[in-house]
Amino acid sequence: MESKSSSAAFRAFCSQHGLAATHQRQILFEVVQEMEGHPSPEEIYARVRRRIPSISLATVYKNLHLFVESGIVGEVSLHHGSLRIETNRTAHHHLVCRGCKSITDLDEKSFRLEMEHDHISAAFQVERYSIEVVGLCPACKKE
Amino acid sequence: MESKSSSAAFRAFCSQHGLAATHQRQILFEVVQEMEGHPSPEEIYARVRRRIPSISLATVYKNLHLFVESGIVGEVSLHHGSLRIETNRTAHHHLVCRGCKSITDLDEKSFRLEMEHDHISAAFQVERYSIEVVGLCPACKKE
DNA sequence: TGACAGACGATAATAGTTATCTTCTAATAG
DNA sequence: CTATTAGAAGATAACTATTATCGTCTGTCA
Ligand SMILES: [Mn+2]
Ligand SMILES: [Mn+2]
Ligand SMILES: [Zn+2]
Ligand SMILES: [Zn+2]
Repeated sequence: MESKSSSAAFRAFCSQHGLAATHQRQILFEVVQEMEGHPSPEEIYARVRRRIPSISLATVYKNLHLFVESGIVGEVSLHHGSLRIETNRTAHHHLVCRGCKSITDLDEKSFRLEMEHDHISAAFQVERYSIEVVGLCPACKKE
Repeated sequence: MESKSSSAAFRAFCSQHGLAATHQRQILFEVVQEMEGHPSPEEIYARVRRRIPSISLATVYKNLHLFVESGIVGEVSLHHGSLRIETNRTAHHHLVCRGCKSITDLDEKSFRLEMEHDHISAAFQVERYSIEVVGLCPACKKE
């Protein structure tokens, strides 16, 4: 029944997004949901291969993108593909478009942040914090 | 005199960090400081090449890393090399070590954030925000 | 004015990701 | 229960980003 409800959730997900309910897709769906932390595509691929040794890495990437688009999984900060240098050395934050990945500076004074340091291990040496406001820019909104 | 003071700043920077004051390093130093926004290494390389056509991309990368380490430039969110999937769908934030790049979840309730939406163009459709607390984990602190 | 550590350039190697193309299969109309 | 077909999977080539290697060169300092 665990597998039954999980399978039902998967089928619901697929029909909502107009996707075929394939075996590979289902295993990936299950594996991603049972993994903890912030795995890379390679790590997910390694796990899925234990259940479908013949699966292709490309299939994993393609479906992860679909899952991210559908919101069933997220992305730990937006992946820009390459290193981005910050030349503005004043304290500030960012507005990031998840469509075109454009980055806009936001003045620090637009935010008032209170942090309860108690929740962060005293052994961790905090140097700074940054806030990313994520969404869609005007151009990407009308895709 | 502009070049003189900038050159003095560069020399001070190099001696503080035990680096040789080379021509390539100086041009890169200047170019990075006059660029705006959040350029990629390739974009910086293109700019530096206008002044030193023979410079190598590897030199640009090596020096950008040195500049980031020294804090003279920053990084727009930490670069993890690959996409990282977020499997935790509850609202939360992250503690990130700039040494080993480990990512730890932080409960949303550890923060109280007030945003002045007025400062964000109404045309930008905000979907979520995430806070990254950056620093050094215990293991990396004693490098 | 050397000696030499460290910097540079060229380029090979590796990692991450995407594109292409062929084969296969889930969905579904008959 | 077939036959049809759009979309999915697999194999793999291609590409982009980044790092490593290594021979040569040069800034630094005695
Ligand atoms: Mn910025
Ligand atoms: Mn997380
Ligand atoms: Zn956009
Ligand atoms: Zn660390």
